[in-house]
Amino acid sequence: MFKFAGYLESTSIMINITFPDGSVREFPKGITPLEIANGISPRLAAEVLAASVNSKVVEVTRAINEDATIKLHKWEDTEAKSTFWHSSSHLMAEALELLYPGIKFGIGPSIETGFYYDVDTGEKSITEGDLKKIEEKMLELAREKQHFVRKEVSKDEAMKTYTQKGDEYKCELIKDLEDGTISFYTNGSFTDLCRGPHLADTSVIKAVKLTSIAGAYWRGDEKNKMLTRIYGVTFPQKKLLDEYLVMLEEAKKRDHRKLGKELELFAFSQRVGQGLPLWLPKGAMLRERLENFLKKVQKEHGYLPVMTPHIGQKELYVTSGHYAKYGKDSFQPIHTPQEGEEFLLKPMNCPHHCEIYKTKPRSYKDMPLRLAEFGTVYRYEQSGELHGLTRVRGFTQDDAHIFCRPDQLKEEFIKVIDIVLYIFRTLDFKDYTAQISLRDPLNREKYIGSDENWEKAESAIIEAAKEKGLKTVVELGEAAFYGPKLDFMVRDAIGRKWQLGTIQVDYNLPERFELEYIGSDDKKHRPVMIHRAPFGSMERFIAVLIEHTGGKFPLWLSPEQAVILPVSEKYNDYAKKVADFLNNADIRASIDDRNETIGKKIRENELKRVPFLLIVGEKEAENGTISVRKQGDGDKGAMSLDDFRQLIENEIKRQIE
RNA sequence: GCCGAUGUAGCUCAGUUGGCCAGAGCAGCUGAUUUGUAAUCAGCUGGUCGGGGGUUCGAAUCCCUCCAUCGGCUCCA
Repeated sequence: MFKFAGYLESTSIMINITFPDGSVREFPKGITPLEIANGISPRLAAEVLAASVNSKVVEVTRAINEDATIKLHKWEDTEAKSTFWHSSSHLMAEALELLYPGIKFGIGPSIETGFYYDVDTGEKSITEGDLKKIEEKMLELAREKQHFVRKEVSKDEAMKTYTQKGDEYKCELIKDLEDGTISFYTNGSFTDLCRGPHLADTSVIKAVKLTSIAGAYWRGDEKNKMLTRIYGVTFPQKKLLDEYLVMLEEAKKRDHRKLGKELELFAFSQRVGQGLPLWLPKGAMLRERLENFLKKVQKEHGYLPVMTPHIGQKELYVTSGHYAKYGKDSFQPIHTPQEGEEFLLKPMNCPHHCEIYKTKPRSYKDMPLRLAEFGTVYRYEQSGELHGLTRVRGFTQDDAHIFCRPDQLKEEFIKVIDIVLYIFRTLDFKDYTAQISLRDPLNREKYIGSDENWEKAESAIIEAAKEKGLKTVVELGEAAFYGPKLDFMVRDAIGRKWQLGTIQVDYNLPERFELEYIGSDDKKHRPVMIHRAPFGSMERFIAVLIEHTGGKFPLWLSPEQAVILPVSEKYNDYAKKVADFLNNADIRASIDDRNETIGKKIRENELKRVPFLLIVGEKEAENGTISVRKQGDGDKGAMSLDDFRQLIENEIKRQIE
């Protein structure tokens, strides 16, 4: 039961608090979430880190002065974590100010995992070697049980404080704030401009790890000064930190750059150039299978294959508008012996496909026209942005352009969504986000095309996504410069988000290329164009697939489906017979006939993630069988060749519907 | 491109108060062994210590510069 006798005596005004289960209780006005928690159980009170009052996250010590709904947040809730980490950034700031007097502060928010603070250290610099010292200071301060004290201040007062302190970054932030909404929070000796909320005090912060240090432009603008960003993460128990660090280590083992090398899928060469992947035989086979898989799906969906060259005249991209937008930041034009000729490495396939559209007059009956090409493109990405296979300078898009009538747009768009979802389902990608990328409403000059067309395109995407029941997030300012997009984002091993599939509506290129079709009214009309790439690019898709599977690809994709291991050289002949049988049955199998012990051959082929190891020795040769060992699953016993072929076929059938 | 860190054999890594011809394991090669479900043994080969420049009697080690990689930032048609 609740015991609030003290409050009942001191005030006669009561308020109604509604709990998440719908129950309503009366409390004295001015009660805090912490007191409410304590009334339920002291143990709960000890674990509550933040509270949502009327859906707004506040500190547990904030008085509630009116009827409200309440939800108490423990560590498991994201609201608690963000409060915890945000408070930790203040704690780090305090430590920094003590260790580096005169340091200036930018912003210090919580992020998905942990927090950071951007600081200007002036003449001095902070390096990775200093992080340990800062961590220790933070823990020392945390143990002081510093309370986070909120103070509302006027804009003038806030400005005065930071002008005196000489912190121009905070002054700049205050300039953009509205008077009456400004608050300071103080913990220990450190006071920060902050909206809150925070923990009640610092004592719950038991484990600290400053994870990295990096440069970051002030306010995210390349033209501004670069501040030092210190990333960290904190936990209420040491054990949680240890678990987190172990998880990070595990994730690093799945890094596609590491596995790509170990499994001999792809490589890079300084001499070839950075960001230009070299596909090794096993990687090429894997990629070829994926391409064939999609080609089959596309054929079923009425796509027509086309092929276009790797370069195009500069004029082509001037027409498309890409040259004006990206020309200077691209690979520069190729000049030929003939004067005045300029060619660009193609940075996208659409202009070429537009020219294919134009090769003959089109009728409304021909629509939609779906032109597909695995088109290799080259983009001069800035050197610091290159990253394994996920961000490269030469890559192959599983590209297609759908030219359709305006009345077909939504239906076509939905059909593309179906293809993307089919691929994700087949490859077991469950954790993806569908992101609708629209224009930045404040910055419309970044985009080309009429408002009318943009609105049509944006609503077509929103409606199509809704009709497919996709759970979407809308991002303003993420659209391409010629049109809005629906992007499918998937995470890599350590949680970084990458765009894979993309579907884009474009009214622009049809205009620039003056594409037309003759309608049923015998008049000329302009088609709409859909750009789409369900994988995104072969490179990035395979990178994410590697991390997703940890290199254990589904059987149908595995470069090597089975390796035959003769127990000794005496059984090489039988192994050869087995290999012939399997290869005739379209099963990718090879023989490991090295002069090594069977144990070693098993170990190495397991590490290569071969799905099936087939051990053959005296028994098998006599009975015409194989001993099957499934990757990660140990010995499955002897089996006839035919049964094994059936097993593989069934497994593949199960994987590709 | 910007900030910071890193770069030693095919791979993973030792080697810093600057000092004998730069080491190990794995891989590779040669030989022995003919193996029954996650590493058989022995020998050998292999490195302009990322490239270039400098300081020094002497540089993997110190300094400068370029390149690449990694973590971020910015960017991503």
